[in-house]
Amino acid sequence: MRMSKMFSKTLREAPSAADSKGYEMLLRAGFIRQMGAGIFTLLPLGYRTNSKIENIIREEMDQIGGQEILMPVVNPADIWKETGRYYSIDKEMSRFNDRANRDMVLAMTHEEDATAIARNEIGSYKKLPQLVYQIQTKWRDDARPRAGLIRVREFTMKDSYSFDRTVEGLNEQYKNHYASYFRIFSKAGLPVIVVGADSGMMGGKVSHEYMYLSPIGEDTIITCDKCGYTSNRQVAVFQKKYFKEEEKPIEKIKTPDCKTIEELCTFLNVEKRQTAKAVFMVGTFIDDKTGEEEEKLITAIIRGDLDVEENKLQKVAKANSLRPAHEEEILAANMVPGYGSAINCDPKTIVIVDDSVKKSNNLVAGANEKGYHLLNTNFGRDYTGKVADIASAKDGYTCQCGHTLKENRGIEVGNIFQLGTRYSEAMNCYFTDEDGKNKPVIMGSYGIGVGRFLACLAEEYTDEKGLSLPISVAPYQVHLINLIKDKALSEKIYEDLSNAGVEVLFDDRKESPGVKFTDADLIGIPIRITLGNRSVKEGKAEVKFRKNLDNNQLFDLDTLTSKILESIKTLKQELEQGIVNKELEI
RNA sequence: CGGAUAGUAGCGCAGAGGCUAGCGCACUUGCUUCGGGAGCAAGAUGUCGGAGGUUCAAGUCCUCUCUAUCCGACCA
Repeated sequence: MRMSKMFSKTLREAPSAADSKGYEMLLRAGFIRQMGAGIFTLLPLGYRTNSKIENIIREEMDQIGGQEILMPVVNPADIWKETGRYYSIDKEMSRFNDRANRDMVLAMTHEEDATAIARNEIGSYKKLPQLVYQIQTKWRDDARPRAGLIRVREFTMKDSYSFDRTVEGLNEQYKNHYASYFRIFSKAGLPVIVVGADSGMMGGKVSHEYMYLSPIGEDTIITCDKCGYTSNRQVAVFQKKYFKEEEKPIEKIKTPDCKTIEELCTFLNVEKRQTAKAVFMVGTFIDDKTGEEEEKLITAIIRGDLDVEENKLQKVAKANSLRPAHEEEILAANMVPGYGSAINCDPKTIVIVDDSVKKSNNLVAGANEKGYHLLNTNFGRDYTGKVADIASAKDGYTCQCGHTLKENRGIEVGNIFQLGTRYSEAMNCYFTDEDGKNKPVIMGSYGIGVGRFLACLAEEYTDEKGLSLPISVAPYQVHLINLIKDKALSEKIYEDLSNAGVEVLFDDRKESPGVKFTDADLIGIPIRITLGNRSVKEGKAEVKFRKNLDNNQLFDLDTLTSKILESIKTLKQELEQGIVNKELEI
């Protein structure tokens, strides 16, 4: 490609919206442009990198037996009504009516499509197992897109769907993806860790997320250096300390101006762990069949030294969504904000109690009366509710192995879910087994956000001068900079390299050397050839690697092409050495 | 969806009632230059986000609206 003919341009200054280094460089180097909130165009350079990422994914998916298909973005709403997600998913899914006034949706994922196809194609156990995948556009009307390509509304996703006869078969496909994803990310040079995760709206059981660790990430990851435990905070577990003593009789005491746990502890001179706090949320419950919504008050009781993990709470309560309760709603259920507890509350309230409270006793709790608390409250004796772990894991907490947990920020670039029969049963996707019986197909779904992958690579491979993507995903392999008058020579070198199959970005512009060098730094093609008077006179060209600009090598012009081919090979080999082969142990 | 901020040239920004709206970079042409964002000269570029209003006069003040960004809620 000749830079004199290139569609995009580079920017000297970063657009003001660029708030991360990677995003800034993607904009400045001319990889991407924004069209609207969470909507982007990939320019030629960005699209080439995007395609390379996609091809790495294809290679690996084919390797584990995937067959590529393409499902539609526009879906009839009917299939989404079958699984109930038409009702349970809120505004994030865009809906519209076609000219015949049929309900339509823009697919935000393709479990429904995949199942709808599979139920017609798969009738017999002889057809199983199957694995299909696609690389396709998704639209999710996120309320708050941010950080460039990290969190967008329209994006490309690789999604695969497995269909199996048995749970063992599903495990096999799941393990294949688990290992395959590590190879995919490492082939592109992106370091990731895998964490145990919540399956969210997918509704499955087992699930893992692939995380690129970065301070700009929106997920919090809890890890243990000793036993290797890694988990998204949403589901992370930890060791709680319990303090059991002899039960004492309940006692009401005056506690003026003690609305927070801190104030209460100071006033009574007790530790936080000797208190029980009440957190009031309102859960929305949606009927999958009818789409009817119902709101219920949820009272979460947790020990004062811990915080509620809302995601855990939502799951235990089986709510579709949660929001903080309003004061009136709490009062209506016979509880008093600031002095709340589940004691003598409205029986319609869903009470969920963290196991820390059950296993401790004589806790100070609200008396549901302004200015009063109760000493020595005990779960089981004074109130009841559903017991579960709803506590949020934090930095410094104790891992179940006894070591200290750490927290980090991460960006989710991939996820794998064991769906089981949730979709096949809801959508009547059954096969006839060897024994003549009809059984639901067992499914899994697996995703990689391609654009987010690109954004993470940009974060990882950026220095103060620009991008420096690995050779497997860089838009071109070689950047040829011509600084000499002799056009014939540079043209010949460009031709030779191209004919040898090298992907060359050729700077043939009438620009000053400084402009050419800065643009080359910015775009960050891995290998740079400079043709300048100094070296050409000696029959040589200068060659530098973008990742180490201080190291300048001189290659003979006669053998330049073959030497460059070697350099490409070397860079590829270095990357291959970094390929992660990791198996899931179930 | 709540809170905050901002919309003026391709990008970054100035102009805060006054007459023809400006600066840097980018862009065009010419000459010179040619190893780390060159110099000189000449030029082109705007419905000042949109609608309505106040005023002799609005980029500037008011109202509404749209859009974007950030924080939060939310999110695979």
